[in-house]
Amino acid sequence: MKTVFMGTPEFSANVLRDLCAAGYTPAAVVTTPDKPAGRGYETKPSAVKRFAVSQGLPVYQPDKLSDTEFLKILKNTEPDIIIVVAYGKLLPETVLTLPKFGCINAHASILPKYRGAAPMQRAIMNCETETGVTVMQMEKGLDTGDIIHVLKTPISDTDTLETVHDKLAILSGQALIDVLGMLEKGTAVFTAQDPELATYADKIRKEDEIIDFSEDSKKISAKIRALTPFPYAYSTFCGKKIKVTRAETIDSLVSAKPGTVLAVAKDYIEIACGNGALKVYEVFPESKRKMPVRDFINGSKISVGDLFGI
RNA sequence: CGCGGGGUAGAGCAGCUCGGUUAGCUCGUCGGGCUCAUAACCCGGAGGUCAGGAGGUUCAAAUCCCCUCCCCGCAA
Repeated sequence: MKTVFMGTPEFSANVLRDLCAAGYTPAAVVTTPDKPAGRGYETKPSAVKRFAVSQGLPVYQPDKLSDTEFLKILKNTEPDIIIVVAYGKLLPETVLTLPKFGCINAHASILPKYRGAAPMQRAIMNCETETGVTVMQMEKGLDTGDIIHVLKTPISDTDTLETVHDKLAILSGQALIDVLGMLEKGTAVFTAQDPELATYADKIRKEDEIIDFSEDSKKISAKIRALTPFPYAYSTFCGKKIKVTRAETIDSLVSAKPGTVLAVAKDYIEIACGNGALKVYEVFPESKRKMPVRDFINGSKISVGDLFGI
């Protein structure tokens, strides 16, 4: 089976690595162009590009997939199938229909739920207890193709975006390897998605990152975990942003105004929420480094009664 | 030349605006005490060329001016 791999971030790179290890080394790798990013606008190659280059695989970075030069190259590569994992752009019809088996995509949710840009974050944020990866046959719509294979995994209340991301990257590799085997043997079964059950996972916006202490502590915890280790959920303290990078919930009856500091202990501070409280262990103050709350306490003279969120 | 914050003992910070006694605070660490005991409390100690520049200004610079290096946030 001759394959072409398309992907961009770390997630894709992990999957690509697993595919290569399983003997499905692609004939070509396609990723988005290097863009200026980060402080000082330095251009950095994508994680997929870095891996592909390290393996000596040919890499293509077309601005547009409909570019005729690129299409010619793609056609000459003669892939049997194109594997797409978090590439970052929609594929035009010409590409979708080019390979014999078309294009397949591994999506980080149990479709038809959480179609779209941020399935892992949204699933954690919504306190889902289960997630997974779906491999589907791609078609024009966004994440609407027929389902070929699904692998599931539970989400615990200590999982973060980081842990779920890593788990699903592994599952994606497995699922794709399974599917490639099925296609080779002709045993693959295609099941249409039920559009009635579809939900969308919008990308994370600025306001999604703000902690609202009037919410239930469990929701706040879920938000924090959904955005760890990037970009992190934040609140404000003394007029400055402060990200909360590690916390857990406490079930207790709290009557204090949400955001109030209820306790300052040695290694944590307790903050009142709309329902219950949040025990914060690690923070990331604006312009500073990520630090244990203990350090923050030492330097900030925070005390019981102070307010977060203002 | 995208915008902004910052580099002061092992850690987190204050001091800098309006230069001037032994550079302070919280914690850690070491020693001692109290205690049945302790991560609690009390007493005491060590530890800083204040990022770097045989720079500038000055009687005097962590504090003002100039240059370099490094770290971080935002935005992408």
